[in-house]
Amino acid sequence: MIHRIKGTQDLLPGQIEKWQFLEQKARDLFARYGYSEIRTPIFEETELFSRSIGTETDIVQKEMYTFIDKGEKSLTLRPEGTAPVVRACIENNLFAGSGATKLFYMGPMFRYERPQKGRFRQFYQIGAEVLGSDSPDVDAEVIEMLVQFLQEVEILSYQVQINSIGCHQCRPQYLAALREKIAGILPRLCGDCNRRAATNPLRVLDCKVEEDQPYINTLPSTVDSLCEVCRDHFLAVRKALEKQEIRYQINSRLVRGLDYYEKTTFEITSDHLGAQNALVGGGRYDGLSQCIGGPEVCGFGFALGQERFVLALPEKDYSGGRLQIYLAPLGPECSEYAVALAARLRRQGVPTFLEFESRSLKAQLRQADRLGIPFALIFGLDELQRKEIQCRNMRTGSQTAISSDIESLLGWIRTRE
RNA sequence: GUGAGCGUAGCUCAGCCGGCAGAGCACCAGGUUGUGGCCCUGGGGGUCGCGGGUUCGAACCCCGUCGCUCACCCCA
Repeated sequence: MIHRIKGTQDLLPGQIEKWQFLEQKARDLFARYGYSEIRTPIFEETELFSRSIGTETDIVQKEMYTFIDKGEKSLTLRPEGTAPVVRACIENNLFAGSGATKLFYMGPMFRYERPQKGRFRQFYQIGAEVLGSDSPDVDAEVIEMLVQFLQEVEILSYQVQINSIGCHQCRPQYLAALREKIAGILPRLCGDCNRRAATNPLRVLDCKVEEDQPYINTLPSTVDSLCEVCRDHFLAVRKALEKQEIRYQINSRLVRGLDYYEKTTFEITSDHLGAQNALVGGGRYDGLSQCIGGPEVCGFGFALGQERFVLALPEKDYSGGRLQIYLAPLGPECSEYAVALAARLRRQGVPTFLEFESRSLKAQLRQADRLGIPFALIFGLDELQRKEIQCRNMRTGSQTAISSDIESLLGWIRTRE
């Protein structure tokens, strides 16, 4: 037996409806905020990701699905969506028009990680990018849109966390100061912190070990170390959010795992997700375009994890497009008529179920009941001779004989919808 | 990469101290010649993850292995 690949999943009837629901709601939302869809390839040149995400990040170091194709090119299954979108914009010159370019995408991403709750090797993201504006209003509008989205899909328990990690001007200074301070308290910190101090000092701020906290609290925070431009930008974003009455927390420990972020970063988290508590993550990436060889173009974007939204969605019936009619022919002599009747009903737009195997009436009505189909049309040779159909309302159990011409049947169905 | 838990029917799981592989749900048939839901009776279904070891005898004990899940790490 050949099994599915670790960290992938088959989305089956019964659960797929939640995915479709999210995608439909997202499309509605994006349309209202002026976003157009973009679809980029599922693989790219490896260099696109190593240059944009950062060669020292976990994603590039150990999580990419990279392979050599028959042309001896190094290709990578996309681990995230922003770099490909920016690449496509540069390549197709989408910055040419006036104003900001607003794009959204949805589809699978790939990272080689150990799967756990809310984390997969193939996972689905819905994301959007706003390119060509450095206005703090962009940052605030995107966050406001996401809060609106959460309301529309009825995820009511979440926290918005924002931070500013500075820009290419002020971040190097901050990092140097941070490194120096960490070095001073290093012997007091846990093993993880000692490791992080070398690889990613920002991560030390994120330590959860109780005994470390008094020392970590003495470290300088990102928001207190911003240059004037970054500080003004951050204040403007906060002010815009407050005007929209969006509740947020400043989390100076919020550090994103991709190198291209500058200034604003944000996350929306939920506590119903297991250890992976981020529903959405995003931020500003003003240097990304240049970093992959494009013009100087500012950007702000986010990605949300569809699997995580599905976990956080309230339990209710997401199924749409229900079957309406169950055809119950009595005996194989009637099956040819049943096939023709099913075709006629379907052509009239009536969702109709017809079992392929010949079964007893009892079994057929039981099947109609299990499938939740509201009406059954029952006919044997007697009915066909009289040009009638027994029309049964499965909910009430009432049943009447109706002339078998299509108009009469449609009339009976429609008066009962 | 590290750690823990779990693999028995389509699904959820029980199976004691090693002694004939089970239940509920689902499915099929009958009870009712052509009428669902409730009820009753019956039926089909199993490589007990896989391989080895111990034993008269292993789903059960031991070793190995594969898979899944959760957590660390990191992230959406």
